[in-house]
Amino acid sequence: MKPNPTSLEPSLTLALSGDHSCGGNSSFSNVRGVKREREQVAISDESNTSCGEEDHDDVNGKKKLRLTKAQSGMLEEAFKLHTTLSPQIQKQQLARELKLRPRQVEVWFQNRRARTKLKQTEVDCEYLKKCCKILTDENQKLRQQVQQLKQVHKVHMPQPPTATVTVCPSCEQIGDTTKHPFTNMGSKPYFFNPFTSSSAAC
DNA sequence: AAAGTCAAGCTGCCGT
DNA sequence: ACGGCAGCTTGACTTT
Repeated sequence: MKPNPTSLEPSLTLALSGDHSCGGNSSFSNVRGVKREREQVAISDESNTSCGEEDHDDVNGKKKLRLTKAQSGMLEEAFKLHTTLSPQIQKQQLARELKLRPRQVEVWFQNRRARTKLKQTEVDCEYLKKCCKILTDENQKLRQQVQQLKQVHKVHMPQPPTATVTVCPSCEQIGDTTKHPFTNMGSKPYFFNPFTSSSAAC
């Protein structure tokens, strides 16, 4: 785990969400901080709903924020309709309805998208595992079939008097002992490998 | 106590 | 320059 350089500053990491909207913590040093700080001011100007809200159980300077079931439910409903908060109005409106800060709504959507993506990745992974197993089984069956066919071929087809006549399995041409590369395969058994099917071609 | 969950912070990238 | 987002991380809180 890579250490976060900014985590060395307690004023940043221990900054409470409630503190921001109440104008308590203004120690942001980067552009983003300025941006957010502006947002907080705007909200506290707009309404003082954030301060002293029951969601922000600000005990002993430790943050504790858990969205209520109602809030989560409404956010889920909004997420079902749209996974992104395209218009600024939507964010503001949701925030007003849920008595949250717009930043909280924004963060909730970001985290929600991350969760969805993670879940989808897990689903995809499982699907690929199943595909892999099916293909492995099928490959095994095909190999067995090839072996069986070879056996049958050995029994019913007597060996030619001259062992120099060979047929390329790809182009079905009779091998030219001087030019055709297939003749270089010698007496090695021929296997069809779907992943390297070109290997035995002319 | 360890593992899991979740809100929120920071950084970097991209589009406008 | 600014806003939005993804990715990663942190820390409080909950569940096992």
